[in-house]
Amino acid sequence: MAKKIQPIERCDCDVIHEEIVNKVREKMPQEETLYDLAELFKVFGDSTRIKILWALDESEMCVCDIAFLLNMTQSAISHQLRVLKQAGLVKSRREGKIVFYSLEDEHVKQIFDQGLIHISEESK
Amino acid sequence: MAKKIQPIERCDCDVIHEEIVNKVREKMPQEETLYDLAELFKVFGDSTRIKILWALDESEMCVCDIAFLLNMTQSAISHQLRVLKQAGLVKSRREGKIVFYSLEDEHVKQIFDQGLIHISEESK
DNA sequence: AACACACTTGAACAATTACTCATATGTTTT
DNA sequence: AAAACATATGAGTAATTGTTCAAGTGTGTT
Repeated sequence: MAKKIQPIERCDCDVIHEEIVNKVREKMPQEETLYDLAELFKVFGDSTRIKILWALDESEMCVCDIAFLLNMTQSAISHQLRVLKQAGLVKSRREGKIVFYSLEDEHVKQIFDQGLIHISEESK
Repeated sequence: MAKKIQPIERCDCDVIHEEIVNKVREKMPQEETLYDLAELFKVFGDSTRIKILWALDESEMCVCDIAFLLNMTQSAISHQLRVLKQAGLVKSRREGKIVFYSLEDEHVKQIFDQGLIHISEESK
């Protein structure tokens, strides 16, 4: 079912502000970069995943440890770990029956910190 | 319809790793803080909103300018601006018929930058 | 080999979400 | 006052998502 794409009607102020719009358009990053950025933040946009990442920043943990820590089922945690792994945020290591997860890189905490700065600013 | 809450069964390795789990639990931030953090990142987790924020980081713009820039309807942009405003990320200023939007604070770019660092690391 | 354990995975379902469309509000122009 | 313009908003809808449940895989133990 192809969606009808109607061209967006320009309004008067677009014409007036044309210079600004063109300048901004030039400076915008590639469409794909912005999409990837949104995809990354989408991964951070769930409190379960935030908790998992925060926990793994403290210590490598196995799936059932995380499940117990967050009081959730192993299945739910496993699903979320999959999302985090696909996003390149965590890695896993098998030791017999047990699979240990840990953070893939150190940027995670820095992204959190920037978010926390905003939150604390806002509550002033 | 009350959902049946069954306590999460502890597995053997929880008992073994009890120390680690307890240590991590102590260090975890408040439940509410982690929830707020997820809510903030959820706002960044959409490419339309990312584009709007990026555009506003370049220049104050009115709704129809943004709509034209992103080739989307004014209504769609207006809805997203509302989300961004509620998250405390943008502010608005009326000048006659026209409403100009701009970034509320300077952290936005820093959060973007941290995200971009992760993306560029990943593609190595 | 049979079983138990730690984990993964696919389907199903409820909840959320981004957009569209129609309509409403607020401002300026005629 | 009426019309035009810029924006906001509410309802509706298709798509996405987080969890549960049931069944599967891989590893160690008996």
